[in-house]
Amino acid sequence: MTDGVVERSRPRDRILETARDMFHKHGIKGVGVDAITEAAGTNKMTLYRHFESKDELIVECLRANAAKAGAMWDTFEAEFPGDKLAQLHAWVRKAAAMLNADGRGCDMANAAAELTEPDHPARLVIKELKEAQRERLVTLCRDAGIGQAELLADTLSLLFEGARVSVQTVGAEGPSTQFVRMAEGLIVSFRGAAAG
Amino acid sequence: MTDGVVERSRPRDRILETARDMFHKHGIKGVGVDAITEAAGTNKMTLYRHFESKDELIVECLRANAAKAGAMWDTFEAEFPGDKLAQLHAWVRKAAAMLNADGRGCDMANAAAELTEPDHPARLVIKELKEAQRERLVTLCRDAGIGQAELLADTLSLLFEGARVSVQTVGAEGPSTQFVRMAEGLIVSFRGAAAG
DNA sequence: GCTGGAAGTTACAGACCGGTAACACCCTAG
DNA sequence: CTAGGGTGTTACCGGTCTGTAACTTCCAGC
Repeated sequence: MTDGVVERSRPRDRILETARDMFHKHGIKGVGVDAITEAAGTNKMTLYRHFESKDELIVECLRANAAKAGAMWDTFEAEFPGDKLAQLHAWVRKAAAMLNADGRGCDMANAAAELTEPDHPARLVIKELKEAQRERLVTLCRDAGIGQAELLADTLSLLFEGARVSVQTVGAEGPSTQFVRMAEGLIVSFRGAAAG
Repeated sequence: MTDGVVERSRPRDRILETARDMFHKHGIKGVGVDAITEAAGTNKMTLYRHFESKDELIVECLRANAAKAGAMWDTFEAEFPGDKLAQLHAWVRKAAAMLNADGRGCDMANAAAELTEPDHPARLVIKELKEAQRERLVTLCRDAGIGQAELLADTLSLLFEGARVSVQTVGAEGPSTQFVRMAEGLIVSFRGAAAG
């Protein structure tokens, strides 16, 4: 019952939630729609009444993931209202926590690795959502008073992304253990530099 | 004929080379053994005479990739004999070049994203090979006279890994464009720090 | 209680998957 | 020339995949 999620809610929600969970754990091509609907306590016909294809289901799952990630940013603002630097450090801590959460990397990155057709609908939303995330991090860095906000945001972002794949390949005891130290060091270093 | 590689050589070599190319382009689960053998100008029976299963073929492809990557390091030594710092900068340039080579990330990272079974044979060799690569970069940093060699090597490694997935998700015009600047800045910064 | 729509059930289509069996072929070593 | 191993060919197995059709069952709103 590892892939449970059979709470009584509307079938569409159950399918979406179950699919998110199973795609995350087993990969997109590693899960069939039959397995999803069975784990969601429903059946294939119901899935195809709510989603016109597996591809559309994939896209909806990615959007749901992004929505959840977006909510995370709001918790930073709620926790440290107005203090953008504290929010940036909260982001670092949250990122580190995600590294130890499980051995699976970013769902969008994994999806991009699996769905190689250049015009696959999922690729569009992956790019869109990743760019939105970057924009948020850049804004946070800028509002925290950091000079080269874009460069810091991109560096942190690449470090985090790299740490996630590192966890996936060599495990949580590899280079990713140093992520917090790297990130904090970068923030200090960028704060020290003259604002450009 | 994009997946050609039908030069006349021994079938096993053709299969291995073709499989490497197709796994890289289309992902592991996105390519069937029939497609591989057809592109390699042979047939399924011959494949199964040389590889006991698709999984073993995958493992051999990963090992072949690692061997090619290993040869890359030798070119650094050949190009800048004894000058470890120059070799480190050569690594940075080579890494940057790989970012622009194509939109696909690291084959091992992609394989790890696709093959989610925790005891899949490929996962063992991925971990083994990634750890070997890390060891080489650490050694290079150390021999270049850098104090915190492990930390620099891990940081560079995470940055590079992150840049590869960034290319795969948002494209080559995203944060990965700053990779060289980030890496060079880090090297300078670590060289400036007191040796520990 | 009736009705209408959502959800469940069963069966199926058509394609593809990894892997195997049986047999014909070719080409080189002796 | 001949023997034998590597290779090619065809057909097949059992399973899984996405997606659909036809039908039944359930349940909430009236």
